[in-house]
Amino acid sequence: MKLPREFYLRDGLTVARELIGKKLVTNLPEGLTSGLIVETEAYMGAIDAAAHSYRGKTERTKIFYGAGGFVYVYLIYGRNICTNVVANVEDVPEAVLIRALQPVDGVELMKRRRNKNNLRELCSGPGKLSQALGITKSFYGSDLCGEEIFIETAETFPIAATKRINVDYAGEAANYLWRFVAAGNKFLSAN
DNA sequence: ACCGTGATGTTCT
DNA sequence: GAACATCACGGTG
Repeated sequence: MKLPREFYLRDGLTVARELIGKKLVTNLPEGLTSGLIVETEAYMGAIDAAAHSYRGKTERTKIFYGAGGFVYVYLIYGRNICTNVVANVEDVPEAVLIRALQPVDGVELMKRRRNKNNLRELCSGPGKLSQALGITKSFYGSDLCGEEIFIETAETFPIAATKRINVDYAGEAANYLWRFVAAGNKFLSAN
């Protein structure tokens, strides 16, 4: 079952935790690809020095301020796309970074897009999974309640919370346990 | 297996 | 002009 709008309208930490075990799907002209979400991070707007929305609304972050259930993508280090799910209601700028997937559908297409054969190298990082699912900058603002990209109910995994990855610049916020993982899953970007 | 480093293009100051 | 929610590759052990 495809997740309804209401799923995304809750606070970012709840959405980040509950996305673990759900299935992220893209259905593009090239084919359908999907994977189970096994790693997420919550970014919590005004109270979170690590969040892009911490310093207010800009051209890049305006989608954060809309209603939940839309896609926020951005280019990082000039090479990689990161895929995020906007959470909470309008004017509460929270989002969830999808950091790793366990590949399910369209594995051959993912291998082609990634130019890798090892299953573990397809979706074990935010840039990797974006490439594997064919997610580009043009997905900025896409509706997760549409047909091109969406999330479905799938499995239930035991969940662990850890510090977020690569947010050392954020001071105290770097210590918050706002990364959620499917405990022990072998497709994580890191343990 | 682990570690160090360079690539590369937006965004924001 | 610096910083950046990363990745791939080459070195070493």
